[in-house]
Amino acid sequence: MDNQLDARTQHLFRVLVENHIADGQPVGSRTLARLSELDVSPATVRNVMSDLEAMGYLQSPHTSAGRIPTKQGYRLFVDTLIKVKPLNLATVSGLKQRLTGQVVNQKSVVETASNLLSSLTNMAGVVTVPQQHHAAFRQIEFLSLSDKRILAILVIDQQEVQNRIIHLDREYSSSELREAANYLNEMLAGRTLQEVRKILLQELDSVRQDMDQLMRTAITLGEKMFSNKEEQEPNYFVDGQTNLMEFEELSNIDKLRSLFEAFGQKKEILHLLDRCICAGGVKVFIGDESGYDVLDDCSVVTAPYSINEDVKGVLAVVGPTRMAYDRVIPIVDVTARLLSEALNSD
Amino acid sequence: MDNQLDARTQHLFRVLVENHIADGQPVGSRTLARLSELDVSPATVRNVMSDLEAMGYLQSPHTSAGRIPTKQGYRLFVDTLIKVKPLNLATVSGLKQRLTGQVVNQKSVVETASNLLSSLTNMAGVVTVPQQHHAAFRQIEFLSLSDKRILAILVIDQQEVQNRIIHLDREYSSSELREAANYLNEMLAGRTLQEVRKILLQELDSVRQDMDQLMRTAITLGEKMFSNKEEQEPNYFVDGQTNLMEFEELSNIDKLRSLFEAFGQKKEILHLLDRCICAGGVKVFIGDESGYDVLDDCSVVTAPYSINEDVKGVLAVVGPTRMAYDRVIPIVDVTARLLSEALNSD
DNA sequence: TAGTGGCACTCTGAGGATATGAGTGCCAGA
DNA sequence: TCTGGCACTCATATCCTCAGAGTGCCACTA
Repeated sequence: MDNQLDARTQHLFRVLVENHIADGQPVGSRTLARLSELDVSPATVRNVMSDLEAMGYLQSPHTSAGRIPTKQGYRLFVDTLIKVKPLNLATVSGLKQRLTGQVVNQKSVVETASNLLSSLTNMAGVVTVPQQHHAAFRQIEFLSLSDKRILAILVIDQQEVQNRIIHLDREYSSSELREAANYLNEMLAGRTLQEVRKILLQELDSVRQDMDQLMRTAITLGEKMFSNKEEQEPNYFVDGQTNLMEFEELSNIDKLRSLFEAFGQKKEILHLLDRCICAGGVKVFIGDESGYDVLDDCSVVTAPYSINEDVKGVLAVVGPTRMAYDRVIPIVDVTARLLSEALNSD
Repeated sequence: MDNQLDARTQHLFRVLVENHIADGQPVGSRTLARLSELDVSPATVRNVMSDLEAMGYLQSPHTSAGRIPTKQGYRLFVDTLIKVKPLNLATVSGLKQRLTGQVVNQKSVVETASNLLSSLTNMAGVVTVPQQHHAAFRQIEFLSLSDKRILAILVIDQQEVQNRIIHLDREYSSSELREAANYLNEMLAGRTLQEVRKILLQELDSVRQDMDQLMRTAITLGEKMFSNKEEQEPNYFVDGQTNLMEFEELSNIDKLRSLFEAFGQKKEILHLLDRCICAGGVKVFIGDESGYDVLDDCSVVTAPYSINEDVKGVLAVVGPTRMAYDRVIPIVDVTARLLSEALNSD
């Protein structure tokens, strides 16, 4: 038999996978013959299953159990056989309402999104905080707090606000601060944060003779505001981690622990998600395809979201490899769209 | 035998508890006789143990196992028998360094503290974010973002900054905003946040005829800034939750799950911790003494910390009832002191 | 030649019997 | 009041057996 599967084999394989996903049990030839509604005998099914096993799509936990899909099998299933179940309208509009309901700031919307993902799927929902390299600088202000300490406030994209306390080596008057802010605001208006950082570094590098004190102050302050800014925030929200405790596949406490720790440390997960930020559409990582051991028995379904046409982040559902892909994929897809909408609209 | 224990009984009980804490096994009469170094026979020890069981301090998991302390037993142990092991100086100075090292803002220090607690104890560390009802209002500023949206910035206690975007029903000029801020800054200087809120509500309630437009604007803006502010932030940091997965006492996945969910939802834990905020010193809650079912097999060791003599929050270690109280208590105690110090110093 | 029924074989998991060892409770004696 | 001794209780581990599910293979058939 060629690597191309004939229709009957495909059908049987699909029914097997669907059934295994539904009840978690290995599927035997008799059961599959019945479920397939194909009017073939168990013996025939056995032959087909045997072929599928030889091709690496199925495996048996032991001799006298039925068969279950391999990771490769799940891959085949997801790529070519799956019949996605679209969400019903009520769910979609419910989602929409909860996402666009009260847009206080980006972070809270993102948090809500991870919440929705986890409660809809009963697995873990992850959403990265919007990347701001390409976000537009909008305004910076300085407030004097006490001698040698000022508060810098940065407004980005009309929506997001960040602040930071800066310690200085001398006192600055409030008019000095105001003028520095004005100078920076003029110089940086409309640039992306990435550009802003580059400009500041360049300027700082060449603090020229002909610069007046004001400009130097401004640039020094600006640079302090932007120095190693990315490390200070959590980079994604997770919700529903505890849902993962319910799956027998993950009942091994050590695996579960390292998984939870991966969520907590963020590094690996973030790295994986960053890789999805480029291309559009839903992506599925099955088992160790993600390249991380902790996710060995897990699958990750991801989709990017965008703000004003620019991809800014990723949302994901993490669950056991045996998950209802046909339900999860549209959920992730739709949530990504709605999240984009929610973040665009203002 | 009276409820007062004689010296030998106390000694035996203490050795038993210490031993059970150390290795988790029920302790039998033979073992205890040997460990106690009392030169008594197992039979004698059996009689003593039998008495202790009758008094409710010990229990046996089953007929032919040794005995383990009951919750009441742990309580007795912690209250009267424990010999606390002071921390060695190196640990203390290490702690101090990590806490006072880089004080960026209160939250990051608090986060570090929970981190330290969990890594020193190998259990879960919890630290509440400082309460700010009594914190002093310092400065408020308004920045116009776009028509009908302004950014309000609130500085508290020279250290903490909060901001919030306010949606308005009409446009405000920047001079209007500046004057409103000036007005509020003057009116509210030095008040605690609690007072500030009260004042604003009162004023809003009686927007008098004789008030000029400016004052009304100011009060309206101020009130919007302060309305339901407490709900927007996480109220404590947890670290090392996953450490709890290692204890066999908590290997029941359902218990573990509800415990983790309690950490996530914050309500119950926060309520418990709030109760500790009043009195000084280390407190220990054993098992269900805390009043929450999820903590049934856990103990919580808490201590309040303060800023400038005012108690502002609580730190806690959560672990299994069978924990090394003699180590944990000083850790919590010292960390609380050092955290207070770290937050005071600036 | 693909599909089928039949049969022997394998493996898991449940249930039951048995032995072992840790520990107790109680009693009589010092 | 303490001790040694002895009978008794349980939890745990091991072994055996058996039933059930499922497979693989073979010979037969349309």
